[in-house]
Amino acid sequence: MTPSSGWIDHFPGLRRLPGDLLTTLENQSTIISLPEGSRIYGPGQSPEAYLLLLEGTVRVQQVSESGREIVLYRVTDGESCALTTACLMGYEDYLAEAIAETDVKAVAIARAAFDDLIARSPEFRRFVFTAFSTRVTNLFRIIDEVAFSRMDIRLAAKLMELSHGGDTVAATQQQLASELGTAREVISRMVSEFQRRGWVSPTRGSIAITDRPALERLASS
Amino acid sequence: MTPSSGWIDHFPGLRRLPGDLLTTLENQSTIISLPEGSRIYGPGQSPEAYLLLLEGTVRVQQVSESGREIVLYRVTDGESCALTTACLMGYEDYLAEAIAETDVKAVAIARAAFDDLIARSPEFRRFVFTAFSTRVTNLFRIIDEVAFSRMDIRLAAKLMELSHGGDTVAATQQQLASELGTAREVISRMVSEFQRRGWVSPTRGSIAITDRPALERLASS
DNA sequence: CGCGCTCCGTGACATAGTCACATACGGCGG
DNA sequence: CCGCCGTATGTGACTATGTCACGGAGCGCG
Repeated sequence: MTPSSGWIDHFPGLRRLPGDLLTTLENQSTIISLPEGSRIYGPGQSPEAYLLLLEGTVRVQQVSESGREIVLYRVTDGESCALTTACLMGYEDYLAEAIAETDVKAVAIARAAFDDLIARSPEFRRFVFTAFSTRVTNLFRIIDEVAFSRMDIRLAAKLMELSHGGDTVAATQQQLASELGTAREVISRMVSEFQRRGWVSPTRGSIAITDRPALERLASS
Repeated sequence: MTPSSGWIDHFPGLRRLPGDLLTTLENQSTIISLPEGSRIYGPGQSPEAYLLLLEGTVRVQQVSESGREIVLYRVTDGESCALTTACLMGYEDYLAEAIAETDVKAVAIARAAFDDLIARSPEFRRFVFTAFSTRVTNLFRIIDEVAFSRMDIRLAAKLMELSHGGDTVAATQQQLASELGTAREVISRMVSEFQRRGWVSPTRGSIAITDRPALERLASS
């Protein structure tokens, strides 16, 4: 049964699993596809499987009562929904929601199989805990930024992050506001200011970066 | 070897461990005492054991570059340093620091023993993951509050929390500011306003609560 | 071309954070 | 009891951010 076995290679942390566990993993998991925009988990929508992303990205965000949003983290190919899994194992309700940002292909490991793997493999434990650790560290960083950092600095950093090294960011100002947990108007004013300084050149629905070094400098100050 | 075995009773989640694992747990763990004010973990001070609190409380907080602080959560007796452990297992550096708020007595389980217990006991896994889950859910709530909630509401809620049902909160305004990740001046003005409304009666270093229902109402609005 | 839907810009105001400094309280040595 | 000193608190002025209520601009489509 090796036709489906290719996916393990997407996860360096899993390559060192002993052979019998690899077999178990492949037998006990299924590959699923989700269309862009689908809601994978959400409040009252308890996760039933541990997901490992093969393709696409998943955005995990929180929506406040007033309707404002903030992005907590993204899961991309080669990563796992570790925090979701914690809540899965802990049987606690999830306050955040996970949305497929693109079409997504993922490996789903059912709860029982996940538990079994945790029990049997130190490597798998290491894999899961490392993922967990990374996310939590990141959450700490977000709390720090939201509480103490200036919004212009956060916006500059977010533009750098979302540009992936390219020269445009395809996002509306409302989307940028949701990324940072602020209001659209705030983004509007800051983008204007960045434009006045010649750092960006905004168009409807996207922002072209015209002075990356300046933005980098602001982002890291 | 039952003289030290009493501590298990502090942790309902561990009572259902099979007998042989209880023995392992007791043999592989040590009970430690820490004086008030000690720093248990911190940046660059990687945790080396999984801690279960028997007595006292530990405050986990983050300090920003500018020196401002925010409290992330507290660990009290009967709870575990679950997130710390995630970072312990994941070998990631910790950005936050953990401070003993009172004298603390705790059970320390070394990394290897922790891993062994995770492997051998579904009950222990459940215990650990539930603790994770609770903390992470709480972190999500903090992000939501810091990003979207009004400071007066957060202060009222914090006063309720810190009063533990009593009628005074023994904390300086600077300490309250650190709890909420804001500046002392902001607390000063809000306390004045609460006083003007007859809700509290502040004195140097502590705040007496004179209208709990009013504060509760504000906190939950 | 005109309609309708998003997206964006902006003024006026409210809330929160920063900075600089004044004042008040409480312990302690004289 | 007095004066000193360190800590805690109060306050004004200003900046930064969030809220509300608009208006207008871009774009697809009949």
